[in-house]
Amino acid sequence: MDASRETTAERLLDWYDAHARTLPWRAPPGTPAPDPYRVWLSEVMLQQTTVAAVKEYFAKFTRLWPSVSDLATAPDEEVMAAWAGLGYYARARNLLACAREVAARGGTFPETEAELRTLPGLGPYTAAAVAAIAFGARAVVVDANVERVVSRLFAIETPLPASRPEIRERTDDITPQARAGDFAQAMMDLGSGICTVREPKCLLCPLSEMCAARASGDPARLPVKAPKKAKPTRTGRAFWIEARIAGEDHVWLVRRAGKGMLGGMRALPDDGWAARQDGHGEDLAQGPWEPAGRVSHVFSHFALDLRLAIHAGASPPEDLGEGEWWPLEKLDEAGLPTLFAKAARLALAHTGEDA
DNA sequence: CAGCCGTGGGT
DNA sequence: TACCCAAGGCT
Repeated sequence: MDASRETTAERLLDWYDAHARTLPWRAPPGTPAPDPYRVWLSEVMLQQTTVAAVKEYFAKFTRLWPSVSDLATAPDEEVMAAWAGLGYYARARNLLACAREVAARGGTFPETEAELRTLPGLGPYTAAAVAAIAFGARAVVVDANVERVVSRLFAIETPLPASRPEIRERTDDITPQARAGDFAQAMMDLGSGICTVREPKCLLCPLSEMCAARASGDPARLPVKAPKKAKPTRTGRAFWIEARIAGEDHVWLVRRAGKGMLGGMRALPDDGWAARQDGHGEDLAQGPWEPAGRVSHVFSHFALDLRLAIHAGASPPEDLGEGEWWPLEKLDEAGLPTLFAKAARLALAHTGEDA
């Protein structure tokens, strides 16, 4: 057959058959589809998150909760703690809500893209990906990799995000009827390893002959993106309060509100930096406080300069409100998000407990 | 529709 | 170093 007459999908799938990445949640090309639970779990974890970061969490979740019904019956705090460090914690809240909806209908995921789309945490991308990868549906899967590859293939000059409708159209055009799941994963592998943001490896690309951006000589120029906003810096305070209870050292932890920054996660008490421009500076309880240094942390839309105060009184305050005394010995099991894990390391180094 | 929502790795 | 960005979803 004349190779020049092969479709984009045929070339890409041939390349995928030879070069597909081996991933814990993926079935090799040509083998039966993996458990929908594992496909769904991995896709949610992979939202805006790198493969390298997800691997460890995927292994932990599937070990702790081998099926969607197992996950559905897990306590909220255990799941949130297991997600700690992976970021975008609304995903974990939606993950549990979704697992419980699926468990309520017998532990079976719906198989159509439209039905999947109604589940919490499944947007246009994830619903299409699960339908195609787990159930073999012909769905049009568009993620950031596909946006980049398609923008270059067709030399789409319109900047993102305005170009999304056109990208979706073009992706629909080249998505095959059969093996749409492999096609989607092939596009992601291509975008991840070949058609990269900077210095794409066009010499290794199976689609280089049909790539308009390649022909233009400067494929890395695409996709054009709208300029992004500058990140402000906020300041805030967090509080480290220890007490010796039953012969063991404990620290006072709180549970953050169910929505907003780090929603639903265990945390150190703080002065409200998340809710406004800066923290209000107030202490949650009677001092005296000893400064223990600062933690710099960058979130998605602002940077935080957090000062840590250690309670220096002989005995802990009595008006602490809602929270729990957490044993220092098990601090790594508390499920603190990264900001507060950093603050805890600072406190322990300062008090000479450990590092 | 644009802002909110984490984190770590690459350059 | 500072910046870019990743298998997005929700409001």
